[in-house]
Amino acid sequence: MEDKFVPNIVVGRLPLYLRTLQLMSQEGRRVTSSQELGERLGISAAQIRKDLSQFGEFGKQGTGYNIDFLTDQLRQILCVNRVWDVAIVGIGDVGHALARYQGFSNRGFRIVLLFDNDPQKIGMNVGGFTIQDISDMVAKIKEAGVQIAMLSVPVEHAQQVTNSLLEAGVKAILNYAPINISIPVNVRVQYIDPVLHLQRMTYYLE
Amino acid sequence: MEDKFVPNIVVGRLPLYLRTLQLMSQEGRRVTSSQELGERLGISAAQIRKDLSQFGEFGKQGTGYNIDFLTDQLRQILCVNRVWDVAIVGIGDVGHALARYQGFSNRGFRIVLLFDNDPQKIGMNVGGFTIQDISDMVAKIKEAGVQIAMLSVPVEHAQQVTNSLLEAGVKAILNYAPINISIPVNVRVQYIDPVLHLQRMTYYLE
DNA sequence: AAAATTTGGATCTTTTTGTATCAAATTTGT
DNA sequence: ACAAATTTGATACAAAAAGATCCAAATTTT
Repeated sequence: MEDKFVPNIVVGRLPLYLRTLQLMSQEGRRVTSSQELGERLGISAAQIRKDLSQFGEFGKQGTGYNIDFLTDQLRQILCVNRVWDVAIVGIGDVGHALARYQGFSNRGFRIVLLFDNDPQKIGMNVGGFTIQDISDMVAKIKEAGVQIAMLSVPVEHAQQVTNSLLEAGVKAILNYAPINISIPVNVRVQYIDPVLHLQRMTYYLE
Repeated sequence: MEDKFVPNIVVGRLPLYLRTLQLMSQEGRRVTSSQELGERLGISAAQIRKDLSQFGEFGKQGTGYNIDFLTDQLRQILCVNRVWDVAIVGIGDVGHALARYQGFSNRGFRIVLLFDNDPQKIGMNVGGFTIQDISDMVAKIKEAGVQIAMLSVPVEHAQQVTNSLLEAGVKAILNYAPINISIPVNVRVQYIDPVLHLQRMTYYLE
C-alpha cells in the first residue's frame, strides 16, 4: 500500500485536505466526514475517499474521520510531521514578506537563512534573521544542510542562482521569479507567479 | 472554432506560453518552434501544438511561430490585450509587496485601489497609491468598475471580505489567504498558498 | 431493534490528457 | 534546381483521471 505509485494530482490535493482539517481542529471540531470536507473544498466526497484510500484506512463507518488522527496521518504521508529548514534567496519585497510570514512554523517549515547580493541589505535584520551575502550561500546552505529554498530574485538572475542552490544540495525550490528554471530530475520545483493566475481568470471574464 | 469548449488545463498553459514568448521577444528573437518552446517549458512539442490548434492556426510549416504574432494572438485569447484594473485588499506584507510589484503593467494588469481596515495604515501611500478604508470598499470598487481583486487579509476575515467583494461586483479573486472561500459559479478564484506548494514537494523528498 | 450514516472497495463509463504518426508546406543546404 | 531537413496541424490511439453507482460492513441515532 505504501510504495504504490500515487498520481501527482492526488498528492497535490492532500495539502488541501490537511489545511482544512487543521482549520476544523482550530474550530474545536473532533470528527468530520468526506461529505463535509468535500463541501468545504468543492470536491466530491467520493473523490476524497478515493484519494485517502490510496494510503490506508483512516475513517470509521458510520462516524467519519477523526480530525486529529487524519491530520497526523496526512502529515506523515506528506513528510511534514517534522520541521523542514528553508532558505530564502532574494530579499526584495517578496522575500521580505516571506521572511516575516508567521504561517510556516505550524505547518512544517522554518526559515533559517536569508541571502541577498545587495551590500545595503547584507547584515540587515528581517523577521529575526540576518541577511547574508549571497557569495557565501553555497557554503552556508551546505553547512546547514538545508534542502528547501524559496527563490525571489529578479528574473535575470533566477537560473544562475538556481544553479548555486543545486550545487549547495537543495532538493526543492519554490520559485517566485516569473521564469521557468532548468533543474535535474531529482529536484522539485513549484512556481508562483500572480500574473499567471490572473491571466488564467481573465480568459473567462466577459 | 472560437466558442468551442476548451479544457481548463489548456487555458492554464496559455499564460505560460505567453510568458515565455514575451521573454523570447525581449531577447530579440523573431521566430520559435513548438519544440523550442517545449524545451524551455518542460512540455512536449505535440502538446503545445495541440493546445494552440484549439484556437486557430498560428504557425507556418517549416518555419514555426512568429513570436510577436503568437504573443498577440495569445493576449487576445486570454483577454489581456487590454489593461485590467485590480484592487488589493489587506495591505500587510503580502499586499505591500503586490502593490509595489512592477511586473503587472506589461502583462495586462494595473493596480488602482488599496484597502485595509487598520486606521494606522489608512491614508498611507504604498507604491503610489493611498490605502483606503475598507469600510468604503464596496462603493469605491463599484464606482471604479473594478472586476479583479487580490485578497491578502488574515484567514479569519477572508470569507467576510470576499462577500463584500462579491457585493461590489468583483468577478475574479486571487486569494492569498490560506483558506477556501465560497463564491458563486460565475465568479473565478485562484489560490496562492506557499505552504501548499512546499507540502507538495516534501512528499517526494527523501 | 430498526433506521440512518458513513467508509472503503469494486465496477463501469465518460471525460480528459498525453503520445505517436504522417502528409503537406516551407526552409535550408548543396 | 533539387534533395534533405524542419515544422505545423490533423488524426488516431493510448493512458490517466474523474465521475457515477452500488454495496457490504460498521457505527450511531432514533
